Amino acid sequence: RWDFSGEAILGSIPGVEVGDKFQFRVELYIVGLHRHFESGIDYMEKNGKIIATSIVLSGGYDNDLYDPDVLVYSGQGGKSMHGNKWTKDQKLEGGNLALVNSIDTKNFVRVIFGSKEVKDSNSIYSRGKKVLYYVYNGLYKVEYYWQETGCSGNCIFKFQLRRVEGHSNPHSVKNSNKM
Amino acid sequence: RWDFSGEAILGSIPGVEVGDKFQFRVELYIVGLHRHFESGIDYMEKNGKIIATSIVLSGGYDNDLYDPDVLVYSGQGGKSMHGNKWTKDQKLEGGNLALVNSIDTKNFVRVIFGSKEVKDSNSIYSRGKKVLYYVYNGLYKVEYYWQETGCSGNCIFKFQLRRVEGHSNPHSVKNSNKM
DNA sequence: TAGACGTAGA
DNA sequence: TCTACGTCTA
Repeated sequence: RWDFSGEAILGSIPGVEVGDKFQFRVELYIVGLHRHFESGIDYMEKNGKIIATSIVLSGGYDNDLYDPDVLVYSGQGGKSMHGNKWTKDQKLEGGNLALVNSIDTKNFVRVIFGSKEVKDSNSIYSRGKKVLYYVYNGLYKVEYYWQETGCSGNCIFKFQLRRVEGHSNPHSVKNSNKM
Repeated sequence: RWDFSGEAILGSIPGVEVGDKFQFRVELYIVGLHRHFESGIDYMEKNGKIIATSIVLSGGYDNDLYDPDVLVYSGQGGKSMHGNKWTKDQKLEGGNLALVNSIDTKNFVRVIFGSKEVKDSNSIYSRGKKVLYYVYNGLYKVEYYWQETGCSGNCIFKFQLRRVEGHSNPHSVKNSNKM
């Protein structure tokens, strides 16, 4: 029951519907939505190259939402310890490389949003906010990517993803082989 | 359902029996056995001072088991970043202070063991071991504590706990008010 | 071994 | 803000 032995699933997860909420990252892991505890990009190998299977937007990076069906996701890495600032270049490896490859393969990518709510401001610390739950937001495809330059002249990758038309309900794509 | 709002429980948790297994620390949190994700000592305030409610032994510290009913638990803190070595003094605060106070109050302390199993040694890394699950081990009382001196001349607290006689089964102490 | 959009509490 | 016996993957 607890044995997921590294098998990644591409596309929708049987039994998980768009809008389903989860309290902890570990729950995303258990149901198979996202097999990482912290990393925002999950990926698998397919035909000799890695492709993205799911991403989590938790607010730790700079992600824009222009349109309900379009999102811009920042690549991972480039943070320097202490200050948690982006001073180093992001590299085209791991999750970033997987997202780039997914542009060509046009595969489905599961998207999970971290929903925040303002906590009571009794806190003596400035944060005052907290991720309360994660919401499965359905299937997207990576359209294209570009590079931006951060304040320290560092390289940041940006990926534009668009929701798959008519596939908001994961059941409609179950057992889909195309990608 | 997910709202535990900081309420700590002293003694056994209804529905949780000795020997129950859990995969992740977050599960201990959810059922109420131990309300911390990483810290090994949970505690609450009682009559103006803090007392320990539960401890987790995960193997990260030096804990001895002389006798099935007696265990020695190391205090927390004193680790220096990088190397994860004990070079600094542990302080009589937080969880350590709570355990000391529990000697006087003689309150029940829930004990959870992390059980390890050897993983397949395919790993290129030296570890080869992994905590597979946590086991609820029943109720204990803190008998006494002492200080030891580490390699760097640093102070380490040690606590001896003894299993509560006849209380291996938590149901027999449910609703107990004595502590 | 080191890094990763983790978490809560003090 | 920082610490805490976290967890996994590469």
